[in-house]
Amino acid sequence: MSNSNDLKSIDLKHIGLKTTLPRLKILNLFEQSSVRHLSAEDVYKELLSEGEDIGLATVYRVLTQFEQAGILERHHFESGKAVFELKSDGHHDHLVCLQCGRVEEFYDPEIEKRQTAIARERGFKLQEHSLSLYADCIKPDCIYRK
Amino acid sequence: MSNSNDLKSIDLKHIGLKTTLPRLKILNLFEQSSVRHLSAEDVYKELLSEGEDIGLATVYRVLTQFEQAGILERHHFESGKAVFELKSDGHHDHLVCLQCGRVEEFYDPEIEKRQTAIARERGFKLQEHSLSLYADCIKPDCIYRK
DNA sequence: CACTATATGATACAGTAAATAATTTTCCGG
DNA sequence: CCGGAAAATTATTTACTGTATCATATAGTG
Repeated sequence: MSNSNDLKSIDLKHIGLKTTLPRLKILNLFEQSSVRHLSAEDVYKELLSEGEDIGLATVYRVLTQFEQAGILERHHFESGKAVFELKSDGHHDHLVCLQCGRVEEFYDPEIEKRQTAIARERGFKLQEHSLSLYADCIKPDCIYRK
Repeated sequence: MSNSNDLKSIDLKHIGLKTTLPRLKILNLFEQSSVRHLSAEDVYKELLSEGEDIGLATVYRVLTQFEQAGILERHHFESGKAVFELKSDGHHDHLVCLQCGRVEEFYDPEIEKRQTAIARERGFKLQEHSLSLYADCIKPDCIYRK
């Protein structure tokens, strides 16, 4: 039976990318990490702390390649720098906690429908959208609160 | 009766900012321009082309001050650089044309309601949000198409 | 009108991201 | 399993947005 490393190699080859250590390490990081949303700098630092000697330029390049290949999604939250996450099958939007920066995901069919309708009413065909909610946790015992 | 210049001066004084030429020129640009959404670079170049010798640092500083004073809103579309617009009374979201970059505004009560509800259901109090639609114009005679 | 606090503008700096060029690695056929 | 073309990596440079610094200039008060 194939192990997970084999599967990753297949993934990369199938999208026209050679199987290299930096690519495997970066992909593995997204698959293993408990934090779904990572910036290029996050990835770079995490690799360094694991003892991997991978250049920052490579991180940026690989993240962009993975995005173009449909493996990762790139988001611009208010911070100004891009964060990446593994692309899941279903689309979702984001709720960002203003207390701790934690990101939750949600999907609302009603909002999706309205978006398509709004674009159509104005003579446009919707291609994509970006929706992020910024909110404060109201649970007094929120374990994430700083 | 006060003319528009007087009004602007009052606006600035009331928010604790001295009435200076750069501030008046930048405010005037947003009030007069047919394009509602301008980046710092847009503002700088427009001022230059009008023969105003205002430094780029001043443009950035004044835009940030105006944002903090509630005169301007700052948006981060996908381009990576911030754009500013005069803050209108009512909130609205944005539809960005992928053909020409033109920005249309819209407001949808249903979407607004759902956003608040989604946050509340998850134990959050919604503070703000960012919604941008990216779409292609489907009017064959679109005058904006590049 | 003079004085003090604030604003400006030139420049340097910081951070993210992309381009370049030399070196190294992958992986295919033999 | 080996040689080599094609592609990827690395270090470095470069580009661009935005912020910080600081000497000079200006606004607004008394």
